[in-house]
Amino acid sequence: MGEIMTPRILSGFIELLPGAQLRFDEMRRIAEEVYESFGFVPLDTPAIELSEILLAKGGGETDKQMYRFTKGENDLALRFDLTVPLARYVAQHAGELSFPFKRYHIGKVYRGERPQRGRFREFYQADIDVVGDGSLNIMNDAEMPAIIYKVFTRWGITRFRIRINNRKLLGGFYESLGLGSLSAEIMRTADKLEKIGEEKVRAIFTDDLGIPADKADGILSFMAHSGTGDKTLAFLETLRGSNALYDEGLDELRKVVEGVRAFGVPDENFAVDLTISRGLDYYTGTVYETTLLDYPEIGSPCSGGRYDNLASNYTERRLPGVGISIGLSRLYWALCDMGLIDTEARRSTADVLVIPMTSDRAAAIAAAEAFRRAGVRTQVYFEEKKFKGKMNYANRLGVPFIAIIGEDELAAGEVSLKDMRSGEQNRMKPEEAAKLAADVLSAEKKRPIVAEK
RNA sequence: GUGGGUGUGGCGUAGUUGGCUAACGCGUCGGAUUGUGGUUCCGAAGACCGUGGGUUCGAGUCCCAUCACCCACCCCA
Repeated sequence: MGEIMTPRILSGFIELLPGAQLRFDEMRRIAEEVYESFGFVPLDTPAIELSEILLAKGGGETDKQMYRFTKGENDLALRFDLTVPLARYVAQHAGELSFPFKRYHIGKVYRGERPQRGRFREFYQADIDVVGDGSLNIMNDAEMPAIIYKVFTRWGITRFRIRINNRKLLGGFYESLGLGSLSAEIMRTADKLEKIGEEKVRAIFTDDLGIPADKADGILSFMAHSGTGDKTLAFLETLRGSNALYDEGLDELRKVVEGVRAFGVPDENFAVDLTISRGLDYYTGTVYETTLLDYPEIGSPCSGGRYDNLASNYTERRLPGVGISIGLSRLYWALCDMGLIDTEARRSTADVLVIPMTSDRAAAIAAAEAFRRAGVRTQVYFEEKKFKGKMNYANRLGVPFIAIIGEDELAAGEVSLKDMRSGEQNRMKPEEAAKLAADVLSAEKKRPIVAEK
């Protein structure tokens, strides 16, 4: 035998213990259900692709943070996000897909950056995108927040706000100030407003970007009009006519706000925020960011936007799209860190643990099958342990029921079904026990995964 | 990539101005009259104090190097 080495995983990577993994997977499953309820189809693409494909966009940061390696002659890389693979996929299969193409993709992505608290090198994103052929109706932009609203509330999160903005509106506004060439820098700086404060942002505007003081103040007071839909829209209307791009952006933003409301998202869960712009990359219209109201420090757990031409690197076809991505791993991590997720209660999928007290195992196996036929997830305890050890195991797993089969039960062809929470215990036929357990379990209200305080 | 901090059993910590067999909690395992639990009590296993070198009669405690991890910046989920 070789020498024993310390078991460990790479920094920035995570794995969960059973209780935590179960909660994570429940969150994932809910996201999938909601996504599918809006007609999105699942997609799974390779984690590894040719570097050439994944780097087609050619961006500084992406280049630096991409996990890249060679295998034989091939220059390969791990996907950095799920959007670029989608672009490739849509371009490659455009002839076989029906547009608008709605797909969701929950998968791991990889970023070789320095790990930090709540930031990982391998993490899950839960993306949805709608891709059109030639054009894509603006109502799709309004549907995105509605979907996110449903996912979050079904998880048990209600104290959040989806913030919406439009880059045409911003770009047009800066153009009207004669600052069109600085548009990208201004957006990037304004994005930090919440984090570093108005003073510093103003200083960067005037000192670093050379923007005249009056215009810097103009930008800041413009952005200060962020807020609930109607008020902000009313303000934005006062600037209509100053710039064609601005007007176009305003029209879009208005339709999105009205649409989001039509989808039933409450006013407290969304707002127009004129500071957000979402990095520099492909977004060209609507942009989204989400804030957990009680924990703004964790950043946006869900963001996205509209892009005019998703797959321009891979096809001549013009494929506009809109999408949004939940940073599932980081959000989950943050919720656990804040103590909002109980990772201890259930550490098994089993609803029933069958405990044979005699050497007979056949009756236990048969009883377990009876439970399973009733749709109850069931495990048989096969090990030779004292009763206390068996009970302990049941407790540790957090199973709601145990079914004991001792000599008496065996002779009578029955089991003793015990509700571990109430302590109540009754002897009956396995089929009856299965039905009883199934009834109790299905009557129980599903508790949300996240318990907000 | 740039700057700062930390490094003691599986986890969280204690370890006085360097001094005898490195302590504690949690967890793990075993036991407390052989079919009823998460409590309590008792007991056990488990660390060459990240690694290498140096100073010293003597270092977990000082110095250097190295590695790892953490935090901030960058960027973002």
